[in-house]
Amino acid sequence: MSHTKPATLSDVAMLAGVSQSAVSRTFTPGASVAPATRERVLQAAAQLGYRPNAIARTLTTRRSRIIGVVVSYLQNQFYPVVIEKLSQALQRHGYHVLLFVSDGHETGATVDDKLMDVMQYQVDALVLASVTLSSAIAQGCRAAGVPVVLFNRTAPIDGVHCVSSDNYAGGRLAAQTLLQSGCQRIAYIAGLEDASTQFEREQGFMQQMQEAGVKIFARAQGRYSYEAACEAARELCSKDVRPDGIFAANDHMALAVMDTLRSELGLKVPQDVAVVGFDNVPQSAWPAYGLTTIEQDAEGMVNATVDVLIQAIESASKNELFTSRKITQPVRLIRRTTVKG
Amino acid sequence: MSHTKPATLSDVAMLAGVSQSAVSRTFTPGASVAPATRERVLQAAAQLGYRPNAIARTLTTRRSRIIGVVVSYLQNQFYPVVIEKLSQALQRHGYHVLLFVSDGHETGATVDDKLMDVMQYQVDALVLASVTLSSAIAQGCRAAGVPVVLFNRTAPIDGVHCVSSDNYAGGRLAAQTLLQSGCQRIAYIAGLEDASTQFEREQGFMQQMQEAGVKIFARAQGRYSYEAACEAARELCSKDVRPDGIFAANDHMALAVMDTLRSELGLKVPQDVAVVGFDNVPQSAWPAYGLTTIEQDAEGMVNATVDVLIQAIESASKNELFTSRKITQPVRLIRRTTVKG
DNA sequence: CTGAAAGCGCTTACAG
DNA sequence: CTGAAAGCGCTTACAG
Repeated sequence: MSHTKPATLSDVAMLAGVSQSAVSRTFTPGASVAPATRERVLQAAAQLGYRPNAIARTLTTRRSRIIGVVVSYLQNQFYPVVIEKLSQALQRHGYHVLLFVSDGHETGATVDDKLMDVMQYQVDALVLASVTLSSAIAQGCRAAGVPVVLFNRTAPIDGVHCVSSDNYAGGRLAAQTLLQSGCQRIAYIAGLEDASTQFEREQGFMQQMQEAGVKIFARAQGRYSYEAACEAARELCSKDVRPDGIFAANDHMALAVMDTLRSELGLKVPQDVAVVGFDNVPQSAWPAYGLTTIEQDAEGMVNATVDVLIQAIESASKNELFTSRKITQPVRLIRRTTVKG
Repeated sequence: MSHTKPATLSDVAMLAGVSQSAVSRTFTPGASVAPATRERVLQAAAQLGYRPNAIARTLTTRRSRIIGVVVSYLQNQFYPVVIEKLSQALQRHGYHVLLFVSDGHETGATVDDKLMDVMQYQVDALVLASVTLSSAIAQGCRAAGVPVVLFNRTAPIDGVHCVSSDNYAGGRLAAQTLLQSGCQRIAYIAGLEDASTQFEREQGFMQQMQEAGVKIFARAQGRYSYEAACEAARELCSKDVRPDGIFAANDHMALAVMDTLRSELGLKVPQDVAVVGFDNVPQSAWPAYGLTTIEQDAEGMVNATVDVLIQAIESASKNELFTSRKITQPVRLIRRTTVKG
């Protein structure tokens, strides 16, 4: 199965009877080439089926137009949605996505290794979706002039951009929703304890509860996992006196809670227990759940990410200063059927 | 934010007082370097924080260790699962994933454009998950010596590898399951009409029906989409005489069907209508659905893909012949609660 | 085992 | 507007 080597710039130059520079210029938008020259080049290129080699270009320009994206947990539908939107937005801007999925159980060290691995591909920037970054690596990226944006995570690391939702406000909204519906014994199912989203949502939630003068009834760990959330629901609701309202730190867990409540414990939602989630993943809208939830504006977050990315890349290539952005998108309540009223 | 340029091979060589070749060799597994030399190089490298530039290496070796992956529809959980497994398997083999998500509504021409775009990054191979390939592009890849494997799709294109499930057997199994449970009026909800999976599943299904001597009660189009499947369910089940069993060509549609049946039409599954899906996505196991389905062995498909990929890349780089593989993984019935008995 | 040199396919000052 | 030349960071025969 012998294959012919693809045509190169110099093949085209030769055929067209011009210099390499001329060919390069006709493929560089905005470069100055005489119409006649351009014409001959284009023709020769077409004839040879020439395609510029992006790798070679990267080597000389030091811009790969590749963005490294690392993501951790695709079970939670929020991430596939984000990846889809992000990759499409990036494609529209002429960038490509080098994808890494870390399995979530990895230690910081292995994630670091993988990141260094990606860095070898001279990515123009890094976006880390729900992955925390060791400050060592953050340093490394900074030193190498590679912008990094944390997506759906915040971290007080200098030089690292963050885009996330207003988790705090979301937490408040959740508490408010449950409170207003008349719930008396409100429980919280926490996400991964070291995630900023978990922390902020809980903070907002607790703050609102406190202002309403009601104490939290119980707290359980769901670690943002379906199974752990089922277990949490069991733990919370199999006692004599159980919560009548649950705020789960994300939809993925909220769905697990509903499944467990209804099919395992024979409880009705919202009659016996009200449930509020966070994210508004597609399944929340499915009739089997009809989950009342706090929506994260995935589209808005993605757009903000792309904006920051592009600005940061521009600045970095000009070796300019670009102070790190911390962007927060608003959230809103999507009222469906899992809370009374 | 001035950043220092990363150290290069020649920086290391200089510091270590050896030639570039020596440095290159110490970073090439299996190359011959004297222990003492290697030691000095390693030390110098560590001191400078040297990381080989994968892009430069690609340019000389003509192997990027990048695999282009294009996928179309992340709503269907089957794909996130596949991406996760595939990217992890590839990472274990030292490959990286350049991801493209086509929005599914694209015409063949735009997909082709994007593929040419990926090709410019000198990917070592291409895997297309549920995306069909124009034979023009297939030709192009072949000419360029880039192996391509179609994942979960088959196509009679010479030189293109395919890995998919035994959709035909799966279709038969689905019919058999419905038939054995006593269904009399069995309907089929089709996937995208031009997908090989759709065709094969229907073929198997019809064949089994025919052998049992029962005619299909109805057929509707679901196009592998949640919304279209809801519509199909409505169309099928809002008449006076409706099906008592439905085979949906994938789980994503089966879940939509169940949602519509239960919450919109007030029907019970499986008492009023039995449902069988295809894929065994994670949600099928969730208690809200408990969907009886034909499982695709995602893990097995991914492993097969990686195997073929690696063999094909080896052969291609040696300019050897490697006949195109058509691999079919077995499927099995996962019996849950949506079919009686 | 080691080094000098050529080359991978492009871009980019620099002259003209 | 155009071309010759150097260079991006690596690898790989080829001599030694």
